[in-house]
Amino acid sequence: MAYDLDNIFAALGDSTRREILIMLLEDDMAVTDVADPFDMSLAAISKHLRILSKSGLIVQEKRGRVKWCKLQVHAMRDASLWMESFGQIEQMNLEAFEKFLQSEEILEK
Amino acid sequence: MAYDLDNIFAALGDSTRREILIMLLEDDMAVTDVADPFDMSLAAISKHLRILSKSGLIVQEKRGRVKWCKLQVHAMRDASLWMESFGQIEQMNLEAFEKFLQSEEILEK
DNA sequence: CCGTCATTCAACCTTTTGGTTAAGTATTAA
DNA sequence: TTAATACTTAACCAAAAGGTTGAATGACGG
Repeated sequence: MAYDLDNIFAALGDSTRREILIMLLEDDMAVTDVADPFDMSLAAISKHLRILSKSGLIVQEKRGRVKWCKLQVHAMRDASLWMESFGQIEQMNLEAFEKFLQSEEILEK
Repeated sequence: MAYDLDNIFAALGDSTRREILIMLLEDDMAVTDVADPFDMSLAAISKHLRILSKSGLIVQEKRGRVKWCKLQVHAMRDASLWMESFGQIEQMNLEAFEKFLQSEEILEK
């Protein structure tokens, strides 16, 4: 349950993998079906799925000979949170700054 | 003026670059000052800054012999927006955010 | 049991990434 | 004018990324 932003962002930095995530938004899928729309070998897609698994963006569960891929939103939420923090910190700084200015005014007068 | 997600996410997928972004949150910085806390050559940092520039996450402006680095939040917002398309990102919870930042500090440093 | 389907593994290749050092280019200060 | 400062560029390197093909594993259907 470690925040591994390196792996999450790196995983998202490839358009094939982002497309896969969008596909999985609709429903869980078998590896073969994930690979189908791509002009790429099954082995390559298998590697992409491994990277997505390692990052925590998906989980894979084997039932029989089929390995199901399932979207996992927690990892993405961590990344999103990290990004949102930029806008947020600016706001907090501004508020603190304004309070500071107000207290300064009081002291000056 | 669409930034490309490949470059943005790839840029974010390196902890050195994320640290740089966090540093720039406080204020604009010269390249030398950005490089200072890192155990890495100036040339390496220069490359990281180039990648951040290319992704649109920062802009660099040369004044005299100093090249100033300035955070640019729009690119990150694009990436964040992509994530929100999953519909899974909840409204910002400030408590969760603070906890997250604390764990980030431990992990990043 | 045999062939097929679902998937991974292994070996290989090329390009990119992330770092190094050393030299090069401006700009400023003495 | 000369020397220091603030960078970038070039050449290099090792490792990782992203792809290939072909063989291997393991589960199902007949």
